[in-house]
Amino acid sequence: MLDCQDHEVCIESAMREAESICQEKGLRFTELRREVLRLIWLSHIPTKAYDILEKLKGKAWSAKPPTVYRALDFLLETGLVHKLDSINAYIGCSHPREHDGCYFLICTDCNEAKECCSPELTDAIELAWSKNSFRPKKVTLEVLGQCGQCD
Amino acid sequence: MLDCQDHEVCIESAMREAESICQEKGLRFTELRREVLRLIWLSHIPTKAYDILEKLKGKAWSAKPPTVYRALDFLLETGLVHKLDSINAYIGCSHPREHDGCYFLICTDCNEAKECCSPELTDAIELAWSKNSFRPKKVTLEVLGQCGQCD
DNA sequence: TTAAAAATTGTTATATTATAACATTTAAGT
DNA sequence: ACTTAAATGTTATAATATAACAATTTTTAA
Repeated sequence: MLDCQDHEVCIESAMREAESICQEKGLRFTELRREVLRLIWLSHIPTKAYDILEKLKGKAWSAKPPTVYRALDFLLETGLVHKLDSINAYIGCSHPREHDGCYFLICTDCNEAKECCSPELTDAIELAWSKNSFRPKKVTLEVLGQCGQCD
Repeated sequence: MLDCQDHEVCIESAMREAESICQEKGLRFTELRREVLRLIWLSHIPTKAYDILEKLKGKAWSAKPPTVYRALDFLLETGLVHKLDSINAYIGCSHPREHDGCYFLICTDCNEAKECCSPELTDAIELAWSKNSFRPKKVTLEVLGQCGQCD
């Protein structure tokens, strides 16, 4: 699915950006939160909470479900991670400084997900809800299907 | 949220349409499936699977989780019901003969959900994914926020 | 019309996803 | 250093969903 050439670079850049965002916002980017974010970034395939849990256990953490869900809550609130509701899985945000107005293409063959932005789309949605005098707080837009590689 | 005047009429028309769709498609619209659909249509607030379960139990069914989920599977496949992934709840489809290309406005105050259609939106999505050479199978578009009444 | 096949429902058990509640530890502010 | 707040540990359980197999009902077709 993806145009990522060297995924190590991908991970490191995401981690660096997370560091600096937390620094700027005065948030505590603890070892645990760092590790969870890194585990999520290990691939472009969205990760299940309990898979993170298993991986953490292999890393000297006494991890239990709340361990993971709390870290996830932090990462979600900070905008470093997205939850994909249609598959109950989590994926790193690819541009956490502009975290909103995105949607996701999720390949049901290779399981990778790609975060996309589209002004036209955002505008169309904006128009649609204004017609309904609706004040949006959170938009979920996820497309399940086959990506170019798997087609 | 809604412009539905007499909800009895709303329910009855949905049930009639469901009957005729099943008839046309040669599907078996059993008592159980009928009852589950009716329970979902009881309000414009999306229903939780386990709420359906409780209501069924009050109606002489020996209902257990699979009872409900199987009926839901049928109704989802037939296009009579939508699942709202962002809140894990189910809502009747308001125009099951053209079941796709819709999105949902979900009010976090009154909890009602409204199914909407927007050609511009569908077009914008279509354009976006074609740019990514992606072959969509299912689109999830849900907007959480405040409706006009609750604003 | 009746036996075989298919679909539906019943039933038991369990998998998956997520949170509540309270104790302990670690970090921050004074 | 002391206090407070934030983060993590721990135990238990809630909420959502499916697997597997048995019994029943409906349909098909011999």
